[in-house]
Amino acid sequence: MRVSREQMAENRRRILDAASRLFRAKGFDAVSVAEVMKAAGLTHGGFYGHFASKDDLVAQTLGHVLAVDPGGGGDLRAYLDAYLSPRHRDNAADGCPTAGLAADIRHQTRAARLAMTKGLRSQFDRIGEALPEMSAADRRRAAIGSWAAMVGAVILARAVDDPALSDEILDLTRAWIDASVSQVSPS
Amino acid sequence: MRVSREQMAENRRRILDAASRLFRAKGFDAVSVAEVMKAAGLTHGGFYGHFASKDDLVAQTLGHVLAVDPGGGGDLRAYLDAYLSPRHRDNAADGCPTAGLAADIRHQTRAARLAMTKGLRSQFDRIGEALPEMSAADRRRAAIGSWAAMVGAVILARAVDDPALSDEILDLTRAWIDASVSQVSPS
DNA sequence: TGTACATCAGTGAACGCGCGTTCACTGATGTAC
DNA sequence: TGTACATCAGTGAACGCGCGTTCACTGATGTAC
Repeated sequence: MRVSREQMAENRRRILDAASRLFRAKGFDAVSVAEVMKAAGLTHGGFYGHFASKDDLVAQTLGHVLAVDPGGGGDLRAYLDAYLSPRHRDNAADGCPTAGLAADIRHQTRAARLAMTKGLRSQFDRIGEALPEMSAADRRRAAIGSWAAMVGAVILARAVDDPALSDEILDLTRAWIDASVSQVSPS
Repeated sequence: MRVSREQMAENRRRILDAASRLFRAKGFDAVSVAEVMKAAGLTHGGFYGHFASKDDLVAQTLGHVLAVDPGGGGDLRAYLDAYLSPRHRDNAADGCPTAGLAADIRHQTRAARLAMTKGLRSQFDRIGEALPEMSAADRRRAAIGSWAAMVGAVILARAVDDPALSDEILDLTRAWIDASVSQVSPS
């Protein structure tokens, strides 16, 4: 049953949204094409009318999800608090795609790595702009260092089996970044 | 053909060593049981004489590889240099199991997560001991923050497609940790 | 605007393949005498 | 110490299953007149 061009465009968007959530929750390998299509309200056979392959879906999903501004609007302290929170740790499906998928990217296609590279560049710039007054060199160093620590902390907090240790990783990493950033130019 | 008890113990060690390298290089899902056994010089049928399942192999491999002290011997500066180096980034098979596997752990069994939890606790203690003079609270905060940044930086450096950006992530994260650690008590 | 027909997005059965796992068998090891 | 036999680590063919992908078909959409 053919659908209208508008419906087809919306279906495509729904496939990407479903894939984005499922990939973040379970990882690229653990999610099947049929599972994505079912979550989008379609059957698996129609998949290849939208994408050339599962690898193509992975790359396009990354481009789709990394294009969205994560919000925070320049308030670094609030962004840190939300990012390094139990809520973010426990909701990978709705969470940061970098924390959920970056480690998997090195086993994916070049197109997927290119999408991640572009997303990371933007993120470094965004964090740099949200930083307090400091030199351009200090700003870039703090942006990259903070982002590495934030992504690493969420990954470690999700890997750990002990809730107390997991909370501690989030809390102390936040305090450490806080101290490191504000010492250059105290708020 | 039955083998001696010593030979069987060595075979088991070789399976764990092969699995450890292959998992770090390619991830848990992308490595098959047959591939591990072949790399250990055996055939796949013998696998279940050593392990109950592939999940069991994953958990035991983590226990095996995380029990090894990564070296560095208390010299944090040298450890940082080696850890955040292109050589480490480009050799995941021989590299840090946390950087290579931590993000995958959350999709594995409880036994695997327990092994990673234990490994992380040791690592936090080791880094804490290598830190310069500071209070116990500052020491723990710096150990956890530094480790999150180190693991995050290697993961991001491996995900990125542009060698210049990848090098920059390693270099600036190292400089950032360096500044953050030595400011509390300059060397 | 209304009609007739070509187009093509989506359906669901089917395919080939690689995976984890099982099992009958082999032959060297370990042991009882 | 030497011999006869039971044990069992490793072999390789075979299994069932889920995956990515293909394809003949359907029927609503879009278009030509």
